[in-house]
Amino acid sequence: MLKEKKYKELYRILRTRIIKGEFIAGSILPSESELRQAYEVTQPTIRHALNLLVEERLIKKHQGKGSIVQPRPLGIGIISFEGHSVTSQNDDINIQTKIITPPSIGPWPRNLGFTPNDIELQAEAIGLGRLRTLNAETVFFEKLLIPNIQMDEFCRLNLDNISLYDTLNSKYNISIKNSEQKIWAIAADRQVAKLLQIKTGSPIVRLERRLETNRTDFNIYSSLWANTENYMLYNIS
Amino acid sequence: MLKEKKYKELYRILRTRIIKGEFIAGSILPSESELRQAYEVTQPTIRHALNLLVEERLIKKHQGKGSIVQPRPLGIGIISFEGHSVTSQNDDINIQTKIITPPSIGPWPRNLGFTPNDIELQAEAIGLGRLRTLNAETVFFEKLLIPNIQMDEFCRLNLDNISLYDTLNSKYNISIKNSEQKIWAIAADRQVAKLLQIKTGSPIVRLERRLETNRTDFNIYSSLWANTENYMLYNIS
DNA sequence: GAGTGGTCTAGACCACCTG
DNA sequence: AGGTGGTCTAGACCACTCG
Repeated sequence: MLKEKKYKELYRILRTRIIKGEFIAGSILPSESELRQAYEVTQPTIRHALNLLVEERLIKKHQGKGSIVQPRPLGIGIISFEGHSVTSQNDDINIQTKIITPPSIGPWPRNLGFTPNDIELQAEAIGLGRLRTLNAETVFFEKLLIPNIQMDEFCRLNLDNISLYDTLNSKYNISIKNSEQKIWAIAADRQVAKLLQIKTGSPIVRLERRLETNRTDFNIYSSLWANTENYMLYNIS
Repeated sequence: MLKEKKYKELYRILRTRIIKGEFIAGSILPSESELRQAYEVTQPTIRHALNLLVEERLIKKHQGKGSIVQPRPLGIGIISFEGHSVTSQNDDINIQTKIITPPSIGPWPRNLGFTPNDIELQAEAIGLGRLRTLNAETVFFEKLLIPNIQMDEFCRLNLDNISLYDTLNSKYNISIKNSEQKIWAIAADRQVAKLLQIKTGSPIVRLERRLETNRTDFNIYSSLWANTENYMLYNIS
C-alpha cells in the first residue's frame, strides 16, 4: 500500500476531530493559514482537504469569516464515498445492520436498475441482503450485488454490524470513487412490506445505485427500499 | 459586475461545447496540457474547470487516459447550481414549464420542510407554483418560496418556459451556491393527484429543498411533488 | 486595517495507461 | 517510452467580513 496522500490524511484527521466533538457545531475551524502551519502543508493542500469536508457537509466555508462546523442532521444521510455508504453523523441515533441474506454466489438478476458491463456479467455476482434499523425501526432493506472477481473468501466473512465498505477497503483494497442513482416512489409489495414492517401498499422510496470503484470494470450495484414514514432521506449523494 | 473568473469562464465554454455536441459521448476531451495552451491558463485552473464538469457528470476523468465525455441520461436530472435547477441534458426530451400560481407576496407557510431564518421570516415570501411536463406527461409540481427582500418587480415578470434561475441571476444577481434536501415517499392526495394527472393514493416522491444563495440570509425554498411512474429522478443533487 | 477564504501562476514530480 | 491526469510547493494578489 502506498503512502496516504497528504490532503486525504488531513481530511481524515480533521474529519475525526469534528466527529469526535473536538469542534462543536457552529464553531469555526482553525483558519487555513493556521492549519497550514500546524500540518506543514501549502494552501492548496489544505483547501483540497477542506473541500472534501464541505462536500460531506461537515463544514461550510464563508469568505472573510472562516470554516464553520455544521450541525449533523437527524435522518439518514448517504454520504461520503470515503467512509460508510450510510452514515449517521448524529450520535443520538442508533443504527443497526442485519444481514438477512448472507453473501452467496449466483447469476446476475435481470431486473437491475443499472446494467452491469460485459466483464462483470462474465463473472458471477455475489449477492447479499441486509436490513437497516434506526432506533429499532426498520428503515430500509438493501440488496447488494458485487462482481465475483478476485473476491476470495468474501462469502465467509461475517458482516453483521460492521461497515461493508470498510471491509472492502481493508481486505480487498476496493474503494468507492463515484456513484449514480435513480430514485422513484412505489407502493410496497407484500414481501417488502413484511421486511420493513409496514402495510402492503404503503408508499416507499426505491433507490437504485451503481457504485463505481477504483478497480476498472468493477461496480457495486445496490437496490434499496426505504420506509420514509418517520425518517426521511437526507442529502442523498 | 466583476470580471468572470477564469475557471468559470472555461467551465462555461467547455460545457457549451459539450452540450452543443462538439464533443460527442464517449470521445475524449483535449488533454489538460492542450487546453492549457489553447486557453492560456495553468494546470490548476484547467483542473478546477474540469472538476466542475465532473461534478455535473458531463465528463469522467481517468488517470492515464483522459477526460471522457459522458452520455446524457434519460430522466430528470436536478443538477448544476450554475445553470438550471432542473435540466434535461438529453435533447430528445421535451421539457415544458407552466406557471400555475403566478408569483404573489404573502406570509410564509408553516409546513415547510426547512425553517426560514429570522431575517427571512421578517420579510414576507414570494410564492409561486409551477408544473413541469416531460414529453407531454406531467412529472412534477413545485412550490417555490423566495424571501421578498430587494426583489422589486419580481411579481410582474413573465416566467413561463424560461429558467427561473437564469432570471434570478441576470436580473437580481442571485445565484445558487449550495442546497440541501429531504426526500420521502407519500401517497398523492386529491389535489396533487389532479395536478399530476394520476390516481389519488399513487405513490409519489416528495422533495423539500433549501437552496442557499450568494446573498447572506437569502435562501430559496422549494417543495416538490414528483410523479415517478414513467420517469425517475436521476442523480439528484 | 487585519484576517479570512478565493483565485491564479510557475514549476516540479508522481501514478497510471497505452503503444 | 511518452502522454495523461493526480499531487504538491512557493508565492502572489484579490474579495469579503468585521472590528
